[in-house]
Amino acid sequence: MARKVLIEMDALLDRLGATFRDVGYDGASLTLLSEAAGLKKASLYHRFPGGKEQMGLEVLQETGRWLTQHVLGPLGGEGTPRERVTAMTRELRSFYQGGKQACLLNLLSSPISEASPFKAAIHQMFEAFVGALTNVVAEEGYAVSAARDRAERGVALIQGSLVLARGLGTTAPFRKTLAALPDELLADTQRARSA
Amino acid sequence: MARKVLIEMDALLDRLGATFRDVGYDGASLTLLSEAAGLKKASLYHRFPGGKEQMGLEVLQETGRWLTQHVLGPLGGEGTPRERVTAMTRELRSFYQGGKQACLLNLLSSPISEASPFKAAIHQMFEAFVGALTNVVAEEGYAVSAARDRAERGVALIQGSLVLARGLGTTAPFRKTLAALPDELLADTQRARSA
DNA sequence: GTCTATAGGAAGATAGAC
DNA sequence: GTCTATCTTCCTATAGAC
Repeated sequence: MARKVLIEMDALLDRLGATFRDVGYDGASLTLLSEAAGLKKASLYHRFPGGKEQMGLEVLQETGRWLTQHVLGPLGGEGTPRERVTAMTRELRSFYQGGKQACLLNLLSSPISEASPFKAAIHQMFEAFVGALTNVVAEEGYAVSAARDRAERGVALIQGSLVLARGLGTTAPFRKTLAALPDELLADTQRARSA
Repeated sequence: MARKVLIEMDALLDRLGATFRDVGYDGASLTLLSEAAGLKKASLYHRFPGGKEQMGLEVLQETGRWLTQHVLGPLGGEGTPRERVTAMTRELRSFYQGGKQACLLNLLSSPISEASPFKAAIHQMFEAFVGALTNVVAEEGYAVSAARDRAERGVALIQGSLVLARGLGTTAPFRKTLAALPDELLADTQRARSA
């Protein structure tokens, strides 16, 4: 039945994605991916004739669907801007396992080569994320250009705190960043209060 | 003469480091490193008997020396806190080529494995950077814990804006972040003004 | 659709001449 | 100290049985 195949593909992409996030794209050998998937190499090639590159692309697409459903959707949904941003931070916290998990968009963009097959997809996802945040911030009354700056800063804080968390060996920076994110994005008194 | 050897080692580490930053640690094959260095593989192994891992470690140490000299030094030097932070942003802008160059500390910490030979060095450098920023912010009158939070946010903004810049394909986020960094770290009215 | 077995090549690393 | 030539291992990818 078609449904069974779809479900298995979801689980498969989850496991492959986890491997990419753990060891990076270059570090993810077919042997590692095969073990994580619970399928032999030849079976992986049956599912992904394009090999490792296709696995990376489909994992990226799956991440895009997750982003749309769990982040972009709620951000454009019901509730006040602050409620929606707070709901988003909960999704991000669980997605990145509280900061233990690296971001695929960071890992896959490391080889920044102009010819990278991932470049377009990564660009699109960052743009969509920044765009959705811009809209929420603008709803709070900020001019669009100021809202866009805040949105970019918010995404940079998320990505950077994940990097810093790995570097310092503690998830605290990521968790603090998520907690502060609603104020970072929406408040104009955040600085005075935290000082 | 000893001096000549030292100079050549500096240039060598620069070229190897540029390769690591361009394509990542895993992506940097001995062939690529050899071409970048202008030395055949066997000659690289003569200089670095520990192979690629030793190259990574020594490049990291060289980066640490650069950090100490160009960032930590000025941050603890003459002038007002704002002047020192601004001087630091100039160094970072040129070091990362305005945002075109990725950060070694991000790329080398991708395989976050507990056993990574780079983990300790990376941790040390992030800690030193955050510590120096904390001191400068504290000098401006903030409590140490608040200063530490701001310092961590500053480092996260730098790292995250580099990631975002690569993802969006424009250096604008990084340049904007550097321009805003003195206020991000030191001002308590930044939010109200930029809104 | 999954497997065993293997091809073909690139990876990291070394031996030994100069 | 640098080179050419080579070794071994691991990689991506495929062939073909079941």
